Amino acid sequence: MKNKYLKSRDIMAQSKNVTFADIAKYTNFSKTTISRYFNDPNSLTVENQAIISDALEKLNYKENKVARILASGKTEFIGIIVPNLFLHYYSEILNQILSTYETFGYKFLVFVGNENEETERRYIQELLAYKIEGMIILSHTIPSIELASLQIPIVTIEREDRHVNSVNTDNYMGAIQATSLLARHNCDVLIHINTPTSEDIPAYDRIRGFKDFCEDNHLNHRIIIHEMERTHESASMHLRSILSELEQEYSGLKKGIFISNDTHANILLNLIVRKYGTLPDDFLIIGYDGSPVSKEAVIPISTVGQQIDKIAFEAVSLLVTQMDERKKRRPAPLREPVHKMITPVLIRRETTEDRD
Amino acid sequence: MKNKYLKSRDIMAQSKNVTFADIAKYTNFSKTTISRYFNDPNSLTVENQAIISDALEKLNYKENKVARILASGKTEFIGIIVPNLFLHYYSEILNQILSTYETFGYKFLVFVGNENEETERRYIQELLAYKIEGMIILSHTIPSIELASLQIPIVTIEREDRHVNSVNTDNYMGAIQATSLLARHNCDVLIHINTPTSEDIPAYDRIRGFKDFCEDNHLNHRIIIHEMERTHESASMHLRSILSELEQEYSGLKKGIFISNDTHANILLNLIVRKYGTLPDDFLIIGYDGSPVSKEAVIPISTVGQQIDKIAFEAVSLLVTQMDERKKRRPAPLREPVHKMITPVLIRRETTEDRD
DNA sequence: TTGTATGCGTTATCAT
DNA sequence: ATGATAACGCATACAA
Repeated sequence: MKNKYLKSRDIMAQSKNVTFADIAKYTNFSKTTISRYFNDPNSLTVENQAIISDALEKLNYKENKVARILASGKTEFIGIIVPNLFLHYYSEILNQILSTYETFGYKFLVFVGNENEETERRYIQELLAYKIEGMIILSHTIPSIELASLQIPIVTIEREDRHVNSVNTDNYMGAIQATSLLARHNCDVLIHINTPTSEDIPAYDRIRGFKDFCEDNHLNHRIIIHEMERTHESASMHLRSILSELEQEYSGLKKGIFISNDTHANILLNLIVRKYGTLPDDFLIIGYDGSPVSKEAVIPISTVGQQIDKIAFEAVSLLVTQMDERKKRRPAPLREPVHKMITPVLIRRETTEDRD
Repeated sequence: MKNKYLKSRDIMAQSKNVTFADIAKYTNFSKTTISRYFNDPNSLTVENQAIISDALEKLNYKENKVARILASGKTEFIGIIVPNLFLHYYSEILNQILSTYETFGYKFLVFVGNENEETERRYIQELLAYKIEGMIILSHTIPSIELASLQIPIVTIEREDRHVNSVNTDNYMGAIQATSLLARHNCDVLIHINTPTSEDIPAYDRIRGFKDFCEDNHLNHRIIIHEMERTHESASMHLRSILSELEQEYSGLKKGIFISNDTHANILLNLIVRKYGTLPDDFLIIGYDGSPVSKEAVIPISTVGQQIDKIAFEAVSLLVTQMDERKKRRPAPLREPVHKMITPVLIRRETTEDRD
């Protein structure tokens, strides 16, 4: 007996959806043939394709990918966990990742982590429950060894990545580019300002690169590692004291400052401009990231530009490779994690031009 | 005969998933009881709950929400189409929307529109294929009448919204706040700078509010509508010429400038500071949005702060209400679109303080 | 409180 | 080239 039970869903507003069964009945084909129309149209005669095509129009068929997922096991979902979106770097990465839909067709389920391990674990479980095929992790909260244990393709971006695949900017090269630019301007002292950074995250190479370059070239240099917290106010406060210390210590000397991100570079620049009405000749500043603030600053700031579009594309691309591999009958999983490097691009603006 | 067919999926890497059937066999309950454990645990005895709970552990069960969706018809998916993520306003809105997961439990499928109608229609079809329960649209591309025809709960944010529900900032009030602040400082002339804006989008009320306030209070004023394009360079160029015109036209007069967004306010400010080394007393500037650039500018910029967290929360909340309504046996769909207003907050900073 | 039967809408397998 | 039928893993109406 058909429709012995009446499900509450059937009497809901959206009425009943048109399914393959309806199309089949209407066209006198089987459901299988309708399915073939979508997945292997060439196996049908052209006439029959036309018949089905018409029926779809007539009945106003809407595809249901949920059913397809259940039957095929392929969700075409990628999960993303991003630490936040107020830093331009992350929102732009997300932007570029989402844009790869046009290339790869994967859909993205996005979560914003909140620095809390348990919360992010819940997010991951939720993502797994939706049968995502792979994950891109930008959040730093969960150690890569734990991520690796999830047994699902994973790519991380600019975070600790010992046990998982990753795509990172070549931070070392970026630091070299920045430092050598300052050196070419014959600064009397090179200064690197950064926040406390764990040695196992890629950004630590910015410190390493600066140090190596200065030492290799016997340049007078100084590394200032200082906590800044996350607010503009506290960063501003800390940079103010760093600035006054620099002015005392290196009075009259030409100071080349490589500071670890554009936001902080902008704050430092503003402190100086507020004090002198301009950027004095004995200050050269270069930031890192190539974010809009560097261009929009009162004096456009030189910076090491991350190629975010490439980073994002490589990340998705690397993930897709693994996900494809997994769909083969005899998958050959990667034995060693792959770590891709994207070279940054030096962007020269006014803060490193000689103004005398 | 069991397992008459062997599906290729079963021999894939992930081996076979543990299902309710396995749990049922292991515990000697029926699949229904296992299902109840998840959906209505109190209908089981505490002992049996424990038995099942143990079995889940032992067998390492992972829930499959795709199957649940197919059976229940509820995806808990909300689709989002955002125009871009390089404007801080949009990335912050997205951030806040995603954060409502903790409150409402809905997951988000996110697409970045690219101003192309056909593309965005494809995105919408894809979202519908995944059986999203509702949509939040920030993109301006598709007219609200077309959105309304989709027969799915929709909320838009700060865009043309005649035929759909929406949440917007009270732009009119924001303009009043900004203009009256300038007025209180006894400016000789009030100037509003904006870009060409369609009358049917909420932001047009910024112009209307400025105009009404000035006329009602018989204030000398001027509205400058000028194309700026999307790049920093072109906006900078256009604002430079606007600035020089203002300096000629209103030389010696105290100028109160209300400019339509913080990014442009910052550019204008920088042009002035580059010229004079500071912001002269006869310039007062107030922006709109309350984005980070207003705080991080060389001289912190007064602005009309959008309460993005509230906007996002109200949008999701309004959407959830509709989605819930739809799940009732006798849904009472809204007859008229609902338009919620969020009042902005005036943020006073240095650019509107008297400096003489 | 628990179980049985049926359905959700597609894809995969085998057969013709 | 097409069809019949069994999955996919879970939820729900109804019975007990």
